[in-house]
Amino acid sequence: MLDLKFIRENVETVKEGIRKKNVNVDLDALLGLDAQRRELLKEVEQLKALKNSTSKDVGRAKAKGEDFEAIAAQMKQVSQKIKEIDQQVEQIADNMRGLLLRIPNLPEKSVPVGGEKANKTIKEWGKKKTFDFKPSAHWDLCEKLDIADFKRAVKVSGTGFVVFKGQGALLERALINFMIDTHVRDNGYTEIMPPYLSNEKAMTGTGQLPNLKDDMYCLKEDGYYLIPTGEVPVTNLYSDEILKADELPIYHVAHTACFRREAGSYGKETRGMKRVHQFDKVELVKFTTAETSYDEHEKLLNNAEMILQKLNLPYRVRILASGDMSFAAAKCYDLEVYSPGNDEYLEVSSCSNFEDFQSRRAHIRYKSKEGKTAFVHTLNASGLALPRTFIAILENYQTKDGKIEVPEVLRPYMNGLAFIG
RNA sequence: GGAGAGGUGGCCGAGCGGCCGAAGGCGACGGUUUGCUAAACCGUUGUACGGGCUAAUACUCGUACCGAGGGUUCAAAUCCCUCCCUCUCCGCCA
Repeated sequence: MLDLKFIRENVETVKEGIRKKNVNVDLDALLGLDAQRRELLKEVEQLKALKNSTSKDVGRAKAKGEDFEAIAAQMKQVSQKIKEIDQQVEQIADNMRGLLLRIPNLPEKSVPVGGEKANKTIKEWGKKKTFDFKPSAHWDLCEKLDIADFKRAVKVSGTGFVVFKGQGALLERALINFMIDTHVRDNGYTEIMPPYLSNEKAMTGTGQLPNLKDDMYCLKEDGYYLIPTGEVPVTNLYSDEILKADELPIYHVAHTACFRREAGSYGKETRGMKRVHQFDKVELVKFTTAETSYDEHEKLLNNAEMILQKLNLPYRVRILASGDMSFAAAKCYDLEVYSPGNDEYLEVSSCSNFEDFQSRRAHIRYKSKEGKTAFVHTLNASGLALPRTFIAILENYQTKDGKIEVPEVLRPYMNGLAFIG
């Protein structure tokens, strides 16, 4: 959420930012309501001032035993009028909130302007492996090795789900533990195990609601949403809190399942586990001051990259253009791992700086050394999303005889297993 | 699921119709003292919104906020209703 005062004072900047973000919102409607609200406020606050001072007079008159009936009757009318205007103000404020929550964060200066085509590769790491045979796609490997079952998943759930089995389940588990251990031991993160159901307030805090409502699974009876990412519970951990300056920066890492309806994406990437309704993810979340958030953003990216480097998987880093970034992000890098089965790059992490966009929604503040309270900056990155990392390992580490070589760093997590199959 | 207790400022905690933005304490900040630290003492210390004046987030005026929403009243932290949350006990349960 942007600061209303900032919007009022920087209308053109905000409009330009919204345009760059490729979002449609009616800023003028918001500004109109804002002006209207302030007019009414002026009026009603004068009436309230009158009411307050007169009520004190009445109290004094009563104490002295003087007559106050006439004034009291008059004030009753004033109170009635105040109630009416208050209702109008509330109505307008409500509409404003609705609009305000739909205004995206503005892109940071260094972000390239444009849509998806304007995304730029800024780094490539590792060499694409060469094979003396035709590498298979992960769905074929899964089936042959009997390590993941898509068909049976349909029976228990539906399309877009996967069942891991045997050494596949072991690999999944090993990856999770390897990632968490790396971030805790090498990168200084504190592990969190949060709930997978969160309430509407939390979902609004990080910006999933109201815009992405259709992408979320909702438990209407209880008012819960299944989290689409660990970002939601972990970021909202500190909602409505004032942190101390010396507590920052806070680094958290969390493994969670993630649930996404993927509404409207049927027919796209439906084969295999590239896009499923439930998947695991190890998420990194940071809380920082405004001064350090962009340095922390670079470090965060390095932390996520470290996982791919240790797994020795070739990847590239892309800086997302203004129109391709998520609603809440000010700047975002995507990490894409190379996968030879279909000769493609797969997004395994989005590394975003939200500045104070989420913290203003979720009300996460800190008290600086000078005693000022300010909104923290929040950042997050996947470190990493599991299914696509799983795919990349199968497709990059497959051998001619149909096995999967286990990356060195994972073997301790898999009881020393060197080959799957 | 049943019964009870409670939700007040950064924290603890008093207040139970007007003089309450709210005692007292803790913490934090500034100062005095001090070889340094500590202690002691003095002072300061909420947020949001709107207006005025501005270089100004400085100053000033007003309004709102004592879990949330509604009601009673000239006047509500204080009385009434609804909801939410926390705690304790009982039941059920992985």
